[in-house]
Amino acid sequence: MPPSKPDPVNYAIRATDTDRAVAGLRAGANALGSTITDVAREAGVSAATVSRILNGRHHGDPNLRDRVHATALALGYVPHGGARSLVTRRHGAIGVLLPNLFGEFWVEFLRGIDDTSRERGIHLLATSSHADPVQLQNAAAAMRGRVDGYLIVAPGNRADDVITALVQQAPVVVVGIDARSCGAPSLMIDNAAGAQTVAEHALERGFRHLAMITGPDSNGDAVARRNAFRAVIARAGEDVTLTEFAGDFSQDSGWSAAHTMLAHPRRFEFCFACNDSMAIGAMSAFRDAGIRVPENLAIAGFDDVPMARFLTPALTTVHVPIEEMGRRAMSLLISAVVQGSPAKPNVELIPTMLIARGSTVPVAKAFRT
Amino acid sequence: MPPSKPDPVNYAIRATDTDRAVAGLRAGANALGSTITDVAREAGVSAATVSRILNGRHHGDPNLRDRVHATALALGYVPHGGARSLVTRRHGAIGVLLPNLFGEFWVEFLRGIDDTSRERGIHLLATSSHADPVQLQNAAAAMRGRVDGYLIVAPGNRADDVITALVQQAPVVVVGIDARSCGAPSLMIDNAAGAQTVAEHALERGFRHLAMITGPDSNGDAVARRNAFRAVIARAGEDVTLTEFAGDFSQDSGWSAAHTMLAHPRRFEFCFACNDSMAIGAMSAFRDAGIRVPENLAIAGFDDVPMARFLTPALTTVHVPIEEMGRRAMSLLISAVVQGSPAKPNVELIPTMLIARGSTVPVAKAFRT
DNA sequence: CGGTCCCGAGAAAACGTTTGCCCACCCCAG
DNA sequence: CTGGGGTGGGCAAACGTTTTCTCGGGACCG
Repeated sequence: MPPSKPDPVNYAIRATDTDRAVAGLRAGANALGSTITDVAREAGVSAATVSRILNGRHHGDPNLRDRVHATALALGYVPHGGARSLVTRRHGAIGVLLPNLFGEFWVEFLRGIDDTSRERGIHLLATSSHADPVQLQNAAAAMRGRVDGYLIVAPGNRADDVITALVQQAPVVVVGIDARSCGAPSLMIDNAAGAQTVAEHALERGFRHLAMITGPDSNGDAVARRNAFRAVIARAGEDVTLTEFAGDFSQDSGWSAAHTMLAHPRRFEFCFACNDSMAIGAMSAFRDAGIRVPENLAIAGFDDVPMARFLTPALTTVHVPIEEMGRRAMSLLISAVVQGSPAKPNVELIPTMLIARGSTVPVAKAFRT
Repeated sequence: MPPSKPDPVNYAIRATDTDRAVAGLRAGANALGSTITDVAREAGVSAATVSRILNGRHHGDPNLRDRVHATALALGYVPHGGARSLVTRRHGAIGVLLPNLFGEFWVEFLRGIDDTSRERGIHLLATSSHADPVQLQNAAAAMRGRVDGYLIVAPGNRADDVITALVQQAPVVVVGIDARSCGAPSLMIDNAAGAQTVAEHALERGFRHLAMITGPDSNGDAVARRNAFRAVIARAGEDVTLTEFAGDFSQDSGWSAAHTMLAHPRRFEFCFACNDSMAIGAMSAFRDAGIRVPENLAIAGFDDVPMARFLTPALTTVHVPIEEMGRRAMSLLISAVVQGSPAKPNVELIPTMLIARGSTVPVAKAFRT
């Protein structure tokens, strides 16, 4: 094993830790776990030396180093995380606070987070279901003293106090709302641009009577999408109408909204659902009601979940690089943790892109595909 | 605050811990975290007493108890998890080892796990992507000394050694394969019964030329479903045929398999995809090729992901109580952890149920909906 | 009234690490 | 040959808990 310099990045679980742990599992030797003292005794050195060697802070006799490494390997020694974090004040873990997790969107996001943290040898302490600030606070509190930083995803709009408090303690990165005022850097989808392109797409293709299924008011993405869509329509001609129906980002709510829409006196030509889940629910309701998409009613979503292209017809939607966003958020947070300083409270805008598919082909051009 | 008895179940984070932590966040007072010694000094007692009171093992002066509780609350004291686990040898966390997470299935499952562990005040240390035993071993090793038990989900078929080794260390619950030989209790979907009902459903409705899109050979569920389906068809009449196409449980693989199927000389009447994701991918491919479902080709899946009922047409599939399975697995594991003894290496079979929807309506009966 | 027992709370040890400090040794130069 | 500087590695303290042991005081019983 070559002499290794201390690695300030992969501080949590170093490659050698894993190697040793694997050997330990294989040997099955020390089910109860051997301690650094055991290794020291066995190798005939002090615990301090073992610690230094195993952490790559040793610059002495290479023979000694090899012997200690070999002994540690043989004994299947793995450092006790608790003891280590007690003295280093580092935990090698990030707390991930997710909202209610439903649908494909969050899986994608999680994958990005998980990949990145695994690369960096950092553990994920995750929990979901934070409808309100109190729950968020509870969850964050429970993680206190166990994590080096917090990744807070799509907190409701009343969570500012919680975030502000959290920032005092440890690095925080927020996804989904602008948390600059809380002192935390934020990652936000460029909802305005995305919703705008959808609106323009609808107008360009000649749709005049538009409907929108909105998301929950407590969700920043939902509000931004709604407002941007509204704004474009407001600037359109007199003959363009927009009617809004309330949803909550779930498939079921899309389904319900579609039914409300069907009972509405106006005959809609285009429906923008503020996320793909609702678009899917709505499409299902329309199908049940004998409405053909896009011939009778065009429909567009937002997010471009993997499922979107597999629908019948394929769903026009706004592509969001979900996994990439997860990666970015996590690496931002890890950098802050490693540097020991809170990240700059910037807002990073994640670009989006309209993907026009079959669900918004205008009547005149409608064709089978 | 009423006198509280020691609670052997919620040992990890007691309700009072959370209360105090929340107060601490709110106060923002001790960003650096106050220790038990601080509380002791402030309240004019010893650290031992504070520990006993906060853990409900105190039976002395109620006034003292109240005073200490108040002090802890005021200081926003939260125990240092590392220090605690150093001495108690408990971590209050479960390691969750997931396979590649794709699609809705795993979100559902995760929700079950997360809910249950949160109820019990236990943290989740999660990681995914364990295609092969080596990765699984690495991940498990990295968690060593940080978790009280392991929840291993759908390990490949070569993971027996890893699991066996892990069982020596801490309680383990396995989902997706029969791990009795490794000494671990298992939860398994009743794949055989499910696939059997699909096959019978197909035959009953008069389909004769059947296709099956199989899952990866490394996945126990996939193999069980395939074999059970084969078995029923083998017992059917001479005029019934079954042709298999390889998939890997992803939507894309379903799409590819469908294309292969289209190039096949035989004209299929019914297609069973071994999970819903592949069914969705295949349906999309058929649509693109101008094949109508179910008029030209019926199709069925397995899992009943939430999306299934929103497809066009709605997908016939085998319902699996995914979230419930997660809950069950986690509470089984937590029981074992709390009792300190490994759970009995039983196999628990999760029942399934065929949900017939529009995608398998026979031609004769085909109607719009 | 005195002795014993019980109970409440404090003192201290232990958990497994890391790291500052210091000593001893080696090597080189004067 | 000897002194000084540099360096390798051991000693011990510290991290924040829990828990055992011990001690002291009060109450009850004789």
